[in-house]
Amino acid sequence: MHQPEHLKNAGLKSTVPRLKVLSLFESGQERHMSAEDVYKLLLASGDDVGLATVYRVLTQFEQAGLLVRHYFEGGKSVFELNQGKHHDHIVCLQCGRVEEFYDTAIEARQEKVAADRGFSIRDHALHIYADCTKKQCPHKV
Amino acid sequence: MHQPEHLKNAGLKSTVPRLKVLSLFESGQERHMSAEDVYKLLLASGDDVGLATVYRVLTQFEQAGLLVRHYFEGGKSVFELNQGKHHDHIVCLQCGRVEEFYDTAIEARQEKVAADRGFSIRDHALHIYADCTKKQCPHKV
DNA sequence: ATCGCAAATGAGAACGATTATCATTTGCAT
DNA sequence: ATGCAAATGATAATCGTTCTCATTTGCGAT
Ligand SMILES: [Mn+2]
Ligand SMILES: [Mn+2]
Ligand SMILES: [Zn+2]
Ligand SMILES: [Zn+2]
Repeated sequence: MHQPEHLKNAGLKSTVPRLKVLSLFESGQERHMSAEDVYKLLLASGDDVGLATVYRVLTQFEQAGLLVRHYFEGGKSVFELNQGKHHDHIVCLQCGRVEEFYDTAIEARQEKVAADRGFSIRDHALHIYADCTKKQCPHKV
Repeated sequence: MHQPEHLKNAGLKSTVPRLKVLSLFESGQERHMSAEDVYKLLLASGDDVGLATVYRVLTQFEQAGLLVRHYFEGGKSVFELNQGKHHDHIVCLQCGRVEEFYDTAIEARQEKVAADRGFSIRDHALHIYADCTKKQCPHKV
């Protein structure tokens, strides 16, 4: 096991709830999860962690740089493991599937747009909402 | 006055609250406003409209295509007059100022990214969060 | 102008996501 | 094993938004 190290390095002491949340993300079974998603998946697997703790831990992990938070439409934040490389998202309006992409041209153009207007970019979010045209889309999971 | 026509054309009957909300947006004093912003500005100008009505009217105007809704970070939706041409936003993290832009290259690249992955775009939102480097930024209004 | 009535309004309750409170438990350095 | 700051979890509180429902209003037909 190496999770305890991750937490230590992040300056967080290694507690049971934190280890459970972290390994859920590291399990890879679901890459983008809301607090509610995490809470329910943990309950389902027999590990019960308080909902308040889930929220707290997700925020701490975000601050520690272990997770990245996204604000998609629909109100609830979604988290994913921080794998170091920035990327943007396409969300399927039919099935909710989230696909990741990174486009150098778009990234470069954003810098130019900002610079031209006297801004220095801190962060950005590009969310494309679309319909899968492929059969892989279960249209309403 | 031409607001009543706008409402008629949108299939909405011309009521006092709807006219007040519409003319607030048309006054141009503030381009991007949340429901709370609208509610408070109307109260401040002596026109009292119920908060529930403000929410209802904003949603109806959005559906009618009179307003466009944006989901910036921070939870609350923001509305602006629909001037027909799509654009994206740069938000200053210091003063909250919102600047608009439209970049053909970015728009085109998004289409390509989506098409390459078998998606057909319905909508998208590109939010750049940045700091104004110019003096015009009041750094905390 | 008056009527009639469906549509709209507004006060307040309800809601869903998130945060705050605080008594109890736990990790961990000694 | 002990002590204690830090973390947890049940619950209350908060925030933005939507719902409910009794009252009011816009407006087409008289
Ligand atoms: Mn992602
Ligand atoms: Mn705008
Ligand atoms: Zn799909
Ligand atoms: Zn600024």
